[in-house]
Amino acid sequence: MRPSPAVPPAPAASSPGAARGRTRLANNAWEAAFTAHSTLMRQFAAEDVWAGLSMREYDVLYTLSKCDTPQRLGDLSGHVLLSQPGLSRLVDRLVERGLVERCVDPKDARAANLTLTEAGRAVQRTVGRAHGASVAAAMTARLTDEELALLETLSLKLVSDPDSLPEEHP
Amino acid sequence: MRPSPAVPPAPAASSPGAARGRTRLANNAWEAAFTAHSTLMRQFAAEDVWAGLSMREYDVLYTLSKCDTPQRLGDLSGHVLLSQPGLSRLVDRLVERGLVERCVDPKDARAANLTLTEAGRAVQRTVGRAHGASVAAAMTARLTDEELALLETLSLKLVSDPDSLPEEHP
DNA sequence: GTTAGTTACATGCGTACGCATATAATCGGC
DNA sequence: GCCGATTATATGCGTACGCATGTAACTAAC
Repeated sequence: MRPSPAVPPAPAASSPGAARGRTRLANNAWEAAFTAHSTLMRQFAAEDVWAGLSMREYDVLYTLSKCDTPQRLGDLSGHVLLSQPGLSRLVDRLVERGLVERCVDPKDARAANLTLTEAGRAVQRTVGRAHGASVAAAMTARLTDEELALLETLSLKLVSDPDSLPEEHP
Repeated sequence: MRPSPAVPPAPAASSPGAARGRTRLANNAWEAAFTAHSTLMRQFAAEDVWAGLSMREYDVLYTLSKCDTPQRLGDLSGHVLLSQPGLSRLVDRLVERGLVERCVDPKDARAANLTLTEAGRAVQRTVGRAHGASVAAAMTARLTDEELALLETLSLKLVSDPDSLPEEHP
């Protein structure tokens, strides 16, 4: 569903003629992927594993947990679907809860340099294990190993970065 | 990425032993799909095609445009990633903007029965065409026809409904 | 060294959202 | 036909978000 395809039945005319089907193919794929994402997100959000965190907040903890070096706000903003001010305040809340620390970078006093506290790391691990189990249950219930691997490959390829977007007709 | 996998390196022990890899496979697939979704959503949201609508608002217009019969709030709520009160107020805004009409159902006076106005249908078509073009551009730039079809198939299968969730070990 | 320009983050303000709850209509049993 | 239970939607309230803008720190040209 949703912010998805929406190319109506197509007025038939215009364009190379054969590209029509390709456009529909792309939109159908996006709508299906979008719907799947929505459905799973709703399902995961309903799980009682979040320890009072929103999924976005957990997302930040998870991202930090994967980085061994301190991250700046700007680094995280590329990974989280949230505006810069939104992310700034989200981190505020995590700091207030004692899950994240804001350290000052001696090289650049415009600050940031975020690190998980021990408590933050513990919470991430706990929530991560439970959420990971939910994810695995949902995904393996319907897809085979080959399909899972294929989905990963397609998803990675879909947002790979071959110098931004290639031309329409190179 | 994000509200995604997070199953850490795995403590090795426990479980059938072979299911470990399957769990990781599932979590990797989800994380990749999640990241792709995030990236594309950000990209689509940045496009200047929304005519002052949020993507969720467009989503509702799109969903309504696909239904020939009037829809109730409850029908829509299954399709949009939004709480029932949130959807109620979102529809309020669309009604205020003259894009949607709330008619009373003679069979059930608890109301709803939402329809697109002519203006609403026009806006949906305009936005839909432009958004659909963006979607097609982004998707076809990186995936072949076969891959697009495959992605659609996998996405549909991922949320197919074989009587809810099967057992862990049937 | 001073200053224009840029980068990194924070804050004010209005809006949208989720949760809990209220209201209103239909349904079932009697 | 009346009353509790259920369904469908709306509202109060507190929180989170995005946009525009502010503030502080770094960079560079002179």
